[in-house]
Amino acid sequence: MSDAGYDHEPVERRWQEAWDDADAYRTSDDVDEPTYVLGMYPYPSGKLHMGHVRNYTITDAYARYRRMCGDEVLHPMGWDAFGLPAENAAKDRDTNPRDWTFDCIETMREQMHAMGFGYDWDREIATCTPEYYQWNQWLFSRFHDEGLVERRDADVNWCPECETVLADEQVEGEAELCWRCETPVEQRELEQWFLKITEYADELLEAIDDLEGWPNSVRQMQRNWIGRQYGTELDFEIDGHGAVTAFTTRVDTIFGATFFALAPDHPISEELAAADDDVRHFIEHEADPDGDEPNGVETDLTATNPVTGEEIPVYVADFVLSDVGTGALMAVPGHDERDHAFATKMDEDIVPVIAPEPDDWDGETVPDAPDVSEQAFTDDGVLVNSDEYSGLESESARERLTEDVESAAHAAQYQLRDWGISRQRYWGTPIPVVHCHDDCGSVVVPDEELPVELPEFINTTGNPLDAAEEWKETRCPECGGTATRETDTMDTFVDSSWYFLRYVSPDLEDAPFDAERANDWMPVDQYVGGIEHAVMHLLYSRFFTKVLADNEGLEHREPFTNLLAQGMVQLEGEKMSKSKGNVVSPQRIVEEYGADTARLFMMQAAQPERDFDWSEEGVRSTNAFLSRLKEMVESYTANEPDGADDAVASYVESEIDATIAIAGSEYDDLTFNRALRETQDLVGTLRSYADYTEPHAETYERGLSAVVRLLAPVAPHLAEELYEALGNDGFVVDAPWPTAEVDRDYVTKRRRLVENTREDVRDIVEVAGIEDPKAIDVVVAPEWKYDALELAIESDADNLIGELMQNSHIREQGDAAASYGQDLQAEREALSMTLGPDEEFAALESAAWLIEREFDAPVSVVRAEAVDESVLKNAEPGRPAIEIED
RNA sequence: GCGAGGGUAGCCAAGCGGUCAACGGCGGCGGACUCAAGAUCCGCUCUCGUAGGAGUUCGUGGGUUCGAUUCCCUCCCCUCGCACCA
Repeated sequence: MSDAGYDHEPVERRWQEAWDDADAYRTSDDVDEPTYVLGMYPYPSGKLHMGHVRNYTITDAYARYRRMCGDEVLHPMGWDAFGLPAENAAKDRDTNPRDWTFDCIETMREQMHAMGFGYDWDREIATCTPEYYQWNQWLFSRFHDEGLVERRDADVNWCPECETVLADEQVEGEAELCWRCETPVEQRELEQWFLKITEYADELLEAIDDLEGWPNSVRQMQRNWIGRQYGTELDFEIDGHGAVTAFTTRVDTIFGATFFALAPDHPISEELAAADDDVRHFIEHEADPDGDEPNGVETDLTATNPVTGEEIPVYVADFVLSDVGTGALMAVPGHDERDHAFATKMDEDIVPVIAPEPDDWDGETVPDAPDVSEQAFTDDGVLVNSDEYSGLESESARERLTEDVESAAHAAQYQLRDWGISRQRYWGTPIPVVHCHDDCGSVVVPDEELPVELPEFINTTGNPLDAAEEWKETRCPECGGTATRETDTMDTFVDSSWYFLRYVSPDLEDAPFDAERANDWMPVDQYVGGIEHAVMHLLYSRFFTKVLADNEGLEHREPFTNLLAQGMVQLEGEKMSKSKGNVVSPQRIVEEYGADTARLFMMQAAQPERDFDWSEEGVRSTNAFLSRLKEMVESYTANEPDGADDAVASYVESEIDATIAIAGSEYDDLTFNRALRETQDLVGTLRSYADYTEPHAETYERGLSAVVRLLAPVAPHLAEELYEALGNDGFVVDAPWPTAEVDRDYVTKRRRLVENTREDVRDIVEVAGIEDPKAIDVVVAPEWKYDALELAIESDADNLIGELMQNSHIREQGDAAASYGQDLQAEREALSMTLGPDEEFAALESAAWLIEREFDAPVSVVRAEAVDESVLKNAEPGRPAIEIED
């Protein structure tokens, strides 16, 4: 046989056309509760890469599997079509983002088609069309109605290269680089539009616990990102400036607060800077919030500790961040490492007020204070030097103090910030707002004037919308006077926060989605995509879903029931990337080996969530596997065999059942690699069968038919071809998933028996140096041993042998019974039930051909009654005696 | 530093209380087929062993258990995420 491979091109083309002609992947609007399988829609960058291929092969295989199981399936595809690269590409190529984007979409759609992905293209969406983005605008308006939109000055991350604002999530690493172009990010203050995701922080956090179909890593990343912390807010009086609120998680340490610190951009700091040169100098020249060193400057002010009444110095310090807590903190150098470092530097007092709880603590005695001069003690413990609170544990002291101090209240802090959606770019959804030249301020464009369409692209350095003078000029919807359009567009994560709802009713003209159908069809049952979206996209989508549930009649509060974060496709352990030049082009693979090979190779290479290495060798062997399978089916149909329904056939029959049972449950778990391994093993069994003897046609065909259907989700084109060759009408896409009644426990035991027996024979032949076995007897243990085993497992008697001997049919065995009883006693705790004697006999009988074939000697499987005593002593349940004649 | 996930035979990689010396793949070795090579098929691949045996293994050191690769603790190392977070 050669490895030249089959001619995949006509096969794949033929079935792609057939599916198109039959509209095979259309999901009708009137189906009830389809299984919704979704891959994260791609940014149309030009060509599919291996990551896409893997992502969409996973969803496609799962969608096809569920469909064959009888589900209605919704499996749509669309385009995350807005975004900066299109703008850059348009400039480079002297075209415009729209044309460039649609070119890319066309190319990628064709590539997806060539991969054989079964999408309902009638539901295709592209976010850059007014038909789509008008609903971004409409939703913006609804969010606005609900008070979830805010315009405010904000310090923003500004990428000078992209000339745009970046979300915190789009700024990468310590060096703060732009996620797209890796330019160092700068800070700017701009008026920005925000969506108030923080209003949903608690629910977004708490509901994570119930997302059981999500990977823990993603759940944890979201928890960290939201970063809720409980503590206490309380006021420190600063003369001349009134009460200043500080947030602390350790109010129990308040007796140790020896100074107070303000962020450089805290309002009081800014006030001080106006009058105090030192402070101004510090803020303008020395403060370095990114540095490791805590820097600060002492002010003339003092703050009053609300508990002790003590006056403590006030600093302006750069390690205090205005967006953490309240931007003001009480510093407790004895119990906080950073405060400790700063106090040491500034020579402030360091007072211990918490002692480690002594091991034998009675709960009352006030322990000795620890030495904190060199190092802060940061754990909870027992309060010391704290007046009437001394002797309390940290936990209860926090409660008491929060209650006792007048200005104190429990408070929660979040790391999550409101979502700044403004982008100073062209290729995005225009924020539907006009700025009135009179007194109406910023006015949201009324629904009936939506969409606010993008004007023609203008090639300019800044924001092309700023340059679109005619477009900018408009009228105020409120007073009718002159007004200017908002020139910011929306972050593209707005588009992707609800696109999964649009697929439900992609052409709906009066709402973003059909609420009734969405309530039937949502949530997405299986969502698949890259781990890079663990926080942003997945958190924003959850946020949108909750807002829509609260205000637009959506009956689901979470968009994605099960989430799979697929692993990377690597080359020699490294992520494939254009910049490294280590990419394998899917196009080339499809041309050379075909889509089925590419898909099958990827799905069998590893579990979907794991990274794996691309291997040309692996691709070739996958291709060879498909070729051989094709030949097998063809030679079967060309010349139907005429073998008997004998023991060998029954072995094959039970292997078919086993494979079906295992592969099915592996498909359920999306562990395609295991399902496919089983399937390939069955192909091996079928081939051995046909090599060994003239197969029983019905059995052999059942096996081939099972293999074809088990492969159909992953290698759909060839599966169609072979399904047809086997004489079936209709598509394999619509074929019923094969079924078999076996339990995996039984299969495991049977396979283990057969495998162990074969290995034992090999061992004996090898160790005994038998050159050429003449005959092999495999002797099943006598029935009484199975009974004894069962008794031994059930019994809890101390004297097992005594118990066994109470059974006359065992006692009758005399020494043999005593001896086996001793064996059982020795392994008492580890015993487990094997197959019964008849099942073992049948299993061995049907597998005997494998041994015959291997050793080229006749094998007889015999029952215990047929042999004599001396042979039987080696036979046990699960382990037949073996006699080899040489 | 905090959090999550990992460390298994030459390599990749399953298993997650007992048929585990540990699935599977790659690489290597031997055999069949072939004039030969390739492909394919059948074995072997921790050590010792002339009838299925024995011994030492699953990052380190402890512990729980009749029994641990599997459970608990200590430490070391890797990967990812977050981090001057009050």
